[in-house]
Amino acid sequence: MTSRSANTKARLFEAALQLISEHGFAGTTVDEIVERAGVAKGTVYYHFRSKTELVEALIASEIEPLAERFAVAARSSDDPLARLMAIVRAELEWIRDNREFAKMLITELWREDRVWRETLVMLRGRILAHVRGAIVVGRDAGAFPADLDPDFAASALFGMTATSALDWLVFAPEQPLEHVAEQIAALAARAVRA
Amino acid sequence: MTSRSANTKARLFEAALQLISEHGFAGTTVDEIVERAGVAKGTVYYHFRSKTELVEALIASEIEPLAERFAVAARSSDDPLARLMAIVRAELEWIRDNREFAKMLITELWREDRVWRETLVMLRGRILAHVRGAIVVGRDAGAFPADLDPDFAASALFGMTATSALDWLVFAPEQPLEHVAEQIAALAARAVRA
Amino acid sequence: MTSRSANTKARLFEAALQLISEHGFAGTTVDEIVERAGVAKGTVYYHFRSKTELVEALIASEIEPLAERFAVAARSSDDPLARLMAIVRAELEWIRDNREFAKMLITELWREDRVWRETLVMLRGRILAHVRGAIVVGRDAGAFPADLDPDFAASALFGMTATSALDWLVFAPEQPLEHVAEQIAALAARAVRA
Amino acid sequence: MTSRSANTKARLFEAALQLISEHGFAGTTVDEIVERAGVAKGTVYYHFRSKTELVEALIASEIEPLAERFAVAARSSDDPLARLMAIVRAELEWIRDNREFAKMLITELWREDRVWRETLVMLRGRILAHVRGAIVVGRDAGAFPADLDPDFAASALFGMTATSALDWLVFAPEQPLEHVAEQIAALAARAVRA
DNA sequence: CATGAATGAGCCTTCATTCAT
DNA sequence: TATGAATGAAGGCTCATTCAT
Repeated sequence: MTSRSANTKARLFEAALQLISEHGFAGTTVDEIVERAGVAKGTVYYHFRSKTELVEALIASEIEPLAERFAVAARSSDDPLARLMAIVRAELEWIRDNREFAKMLITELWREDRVWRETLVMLRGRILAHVRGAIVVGRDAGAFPADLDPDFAASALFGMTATSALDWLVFAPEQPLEHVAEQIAALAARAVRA
Repeated sequence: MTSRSANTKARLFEAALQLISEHGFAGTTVDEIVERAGVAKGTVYYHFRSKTELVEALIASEIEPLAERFAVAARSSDDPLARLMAIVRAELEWIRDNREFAKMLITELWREDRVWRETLVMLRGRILAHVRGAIVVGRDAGAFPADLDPDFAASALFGMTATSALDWLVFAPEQPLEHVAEQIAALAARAVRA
Repeated sequence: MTSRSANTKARLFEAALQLISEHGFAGTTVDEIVERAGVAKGTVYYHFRSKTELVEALIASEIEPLAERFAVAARSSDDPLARLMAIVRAELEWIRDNREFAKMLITELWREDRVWRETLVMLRGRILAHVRGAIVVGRDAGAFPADLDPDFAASALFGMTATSALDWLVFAPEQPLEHVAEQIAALAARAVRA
Repeated sequence: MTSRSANTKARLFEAALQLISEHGFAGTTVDEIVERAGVAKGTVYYHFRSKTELVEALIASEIEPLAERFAVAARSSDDPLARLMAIVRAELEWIRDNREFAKMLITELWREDRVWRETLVMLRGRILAHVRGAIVVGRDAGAFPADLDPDFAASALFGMTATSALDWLVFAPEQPLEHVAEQIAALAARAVRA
C-alpha cells in the first residue's frame, strides 16, 4: 500500500469515527464522511467495498492497540488488587483518549445486526479475560471473597468503569482524571476485597 | 381517545420498540413498524406527526411507570444499604421485564442529536437522585465512607447494574435472576461500605 | 389491485418497453422510464422490487397473449403446410404489432445473465413446439421430406421469419406486409416440401 | 506499434469480446475488462480514447477477415446453388469459430444508438451482396424462381443460417457441424429452387 | 379512524474517465 | 509504455411523508 493510500484511508477513518460517534452508523452518510475527510465520494469505494466495510476496517485498525493497552496494564503488577486498579485506570485513560471510539463501541455493541458485532464481542472477551484473571488470582490468594463469580465481577467492574467514564466525559468533563480514577478505584477496590 | 385508537397506538409502540431495540432508531423504517403492527402506513401519520414523534410518545408512555418503580424501591426501607439494594434489584427487574426498552435507552442515551435526549437525561437524573439520596444518608450515618462522592457513586452503581444486567441478558440469559441479583448486590454492598 | 395501480403499471410497462427496445436493458435508466411514464421515481419501487423485476413483470404480462396467438394459428388448419404458413404469418403480424417487444426479445434472448432468460427460453420452446408439430405431421404424411430434422427445421423457419421481419421493419419499413408475407411464405413452403 | 503494445491491445480485445458477448456493451465495465486482460485500468486509456473506441477498434480489427471469408466463399464456384451453399457453410463455420463475436453482432446490430452501428450495417450489406449476387445469377439462369426477391431472399437465407447456427451453439452444441450444415443446406437449397 | 398509492429528496454505490507518477 | 489512486456525475434504490379515498 502506498503512503498516499494509507493517508487517504487514515483521513477517512478519522472522519467516519467522529461522525459515527455523534450520529451512529445508520445516521452517518458517506457524503458527510468524504466532505470531512476532504476526498471525493468515489474514493471511499476505491478503497472499501462499502460503507460497512469502511467501518469494519476502522474497527480492525483500532482493536490491536486497544487490546495491547489492556495487556500491558494486566502485566503491570503481581498483586491482584494493584493489577485490577491498573486495568481500571487503563480503561479510563483509553476512554479519555478515544472518546469517539468508546461511544461508538457502546452504541454499536448491543446492536445485533452489525457485521462487526462478533469482532466487538471478541474484543470484549479479550479485555474481560484480563480482569477475570486478576480476580481469580486474588480470590485464590484469599484477598478477594471466595464466593465471587469471576466472570460476573469482571463484567460488572468493566461496565462500572465504562459507564462512569462516559458519564464523566458527557456530564462532568471539567473533573480531572485523577478524581475520577480515585473514586472508581476506591469503589472497585472495596467491591472485591474480602 | 377511543379504545380502537388506543389499541392501534399500543401495537405501533410495541412494534417500534422491538425493532428499534434491534436496529436502532435510524435503522428502523416506518414500513417495518407498520408491517409488524399490522396496520397501514398512513395510520402512523394519522396518529403521530412523524416517526420521531411516535418514538417520543413511546418513551413518554414508559417513563412514569419506570420512574415509579424506582420511587417505590427508594421508599422501601429506612436503612440506607437496604434501600440501595432495593434500588439495584428494582433496576435489575425492570431491565429483565423491559429488555427492549433498556437496550433502546442505552443506545440512544449517548446520541447527542435526538430530540428525546433531554427527556432521557431527566429520567436518568430522577433515578440517580434516589440512589444518591440513599448514599448521602448512609454516608452521613457513618455506614458509608466519608469521602464517597455521592453523585459519582450513584452513577457508578447504576451503570454497573445496568451493564451487568444487559450482559446477563445478552450473553448468559440462562442464569437465574437471583444469582445475578446476589452477585451485584454483594459487589455494590461492599463497594460502598465504610 | 386497484385500477389506479393497474394504470400506473401499464404506463411503466409501455415506457420501459420502448426505451429498452432502443437502448437495451442496461442502457435504460429508471429515471428515463419514469419520465416517459409520467410518474415519480419512487413509484417504480412501490410497485416493483427493482428495475429487473419491472421487466420480468413486463415480459410475464406479454407472454400469454403472444403464446396464444401462435396457438390459434397452429389450430387454424389440418393441412400441415397451411398450418405452417399460418404460423409464419402469425409471427410476422405479431412482430409488426409488437416491434419493440420483438427487438427486446432478440437482444435479450442471447444474454446469459438475465433472470428472465429461462422464461424466454420456455416461450421459445412453446412456439417452436407448434412449428415442430406441423412439420412432423407433414413429414409423416409424405408432404415434407423424410430426412427433415423437425427440431432443426422448426428453429430455422422461425429464425428466418424473425430476422426477415426485423430486417423489413428496420431497413425497408415501406414494404407492405403482404409482400413480405408472400416472399417468406414462398421460401418457407419450398424449403420444406418433399 | 511495438509488439508489446500490440500484445496489450490483443489482450484487451479478447477480454472485451468475451465479456460483451455475455453481458452486452453497457453491461460490461472497464474494470472487468482490465481485470480479465491482466492490465491496469489506465492502460485502456493509454491505448484508446474511451471504452467505446476500444470496441470500435475491436470491431474494425475483425471486419476484414470476416468479409474476406465470405468473399472467398462467393468466388468458390460458378454454379449459383453451389456458391450459395458455400456462403452458407462459410457463415456457419465463421459463427462456430467466432461465437462471441457473432453474439455481440446480433445483440448490438439492432441497437440504434451505437456509434459502430453504421459499420455493422455496412458489413451486413457487403455480405448480403454476395448472397444476393448468387441469387440473381441463379434466377436469371432459370435455376431459381423468377419471382424471387433477391434482397429479401438474401436477408432471409442469411438470417436463417445465423439464427440456426446460434441455436445450435447455445441449445445443442453437441451436434456436429456436418449435420447442421446438411440440414441448413438442404432447407436453403429447396427454398430457392425453381 | 384508517388506508395504500404516490412522491421526491437523499441515500449508497457504480463506473468511465483523469492524472500524477 | 504502463500504472493505480482519485474523481464526480449518474445510477439504482430507500424511506419519511403526503394525500385522495
